[in-house]
Amino acid sequence: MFLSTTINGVDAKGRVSVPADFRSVVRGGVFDGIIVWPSFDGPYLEGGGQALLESYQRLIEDMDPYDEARIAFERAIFGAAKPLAFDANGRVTLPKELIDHAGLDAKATFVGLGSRFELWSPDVYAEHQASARAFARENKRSLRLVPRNGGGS
Amino acid sequence: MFLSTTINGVDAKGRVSVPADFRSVVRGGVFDGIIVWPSFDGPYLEGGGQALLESYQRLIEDMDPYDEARIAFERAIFGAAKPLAFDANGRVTLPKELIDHAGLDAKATFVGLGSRFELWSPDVYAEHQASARAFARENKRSLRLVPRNGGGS
DNA sequence: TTGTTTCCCATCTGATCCCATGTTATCCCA
DNA sequence: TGGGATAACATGGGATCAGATGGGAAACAA
Repeated sequence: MFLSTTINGVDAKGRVSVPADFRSVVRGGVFDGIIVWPSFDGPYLEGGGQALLESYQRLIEDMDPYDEARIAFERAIFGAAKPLAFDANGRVTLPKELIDHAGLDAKATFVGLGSRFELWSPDVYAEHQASARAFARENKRSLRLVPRNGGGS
Repeated sequence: MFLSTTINGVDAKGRVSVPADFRSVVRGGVFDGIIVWPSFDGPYLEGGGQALLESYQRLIEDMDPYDEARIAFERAIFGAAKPLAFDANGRVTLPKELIDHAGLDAKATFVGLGSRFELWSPDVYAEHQASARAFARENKRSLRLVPRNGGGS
């Protein structure tokens, strides 16, 4: 499970250390690294291990082949996703287009969200985090109101 | 079950002994430790074992993937949750941001709440207890109505 | 060649591990 | 039932190690 928030440095080469906790989540798969793509919902990146992408693929395969939404998701996620391999020290090199999308400068914020994580510019994230906490506080009851409908699916 | 209230010391390194009763609750899982995050509802911390977080994850996964409330909860809980492993003596090290959020100094109050627990600064907790008792006294008539509305689960 | 990317090594900081010690609760036996 | 022995728990400090980071050399592409 990806948990917690970590701010790590991005050097001049675009390298950033992936938090050790996150590395241990994806370790063991065939691809030793993470897969990252620009969010279509805001100026941040989304990422996860290969298993996450495979679960997305299963979801999308259930949609009609020429469903507009399916094509849009395929392009937005698979088309833009970059596999980033770890180097010997657990770092990855972020391509320029990802750095630009998230507006990253010298620092990057990793946000663990359970099955996936996000990558933000630290100051941009600070704003969003404050509003997320406020929203969660105002809607805290709704977390209880969603008791399982039957578990699966 | 997390039960009872315990005050333990927080040393200069941010280490605090987790009450032995609490340790035995989470022992046996894959992760030998507790997971703690800042409450978005006040100056205290919430915590539990990995099983608690997984139950939260199941609740959240029943919401729509891009539901605003879902993302807010994910960021407010998973994004802020820190896995804290026990050392050989049953202590965990609290990161600075958690210490700051709860205003912890030399002591911390563990409050067992069944499936989860809370961590307070002892004096803040005493104050909170006092005002909670006062509130209950002033509203004792309406307390009867609460079970009808919110008693669910 | 020139610029870019990948790989490797060095360093520093902070977290984790380990050992020692005090204190309290529990157990056992007189 | 009381007192002493013992074990469990809580705490403090120092040493060790892993993680994060910076720079440079080598491989590669243009």
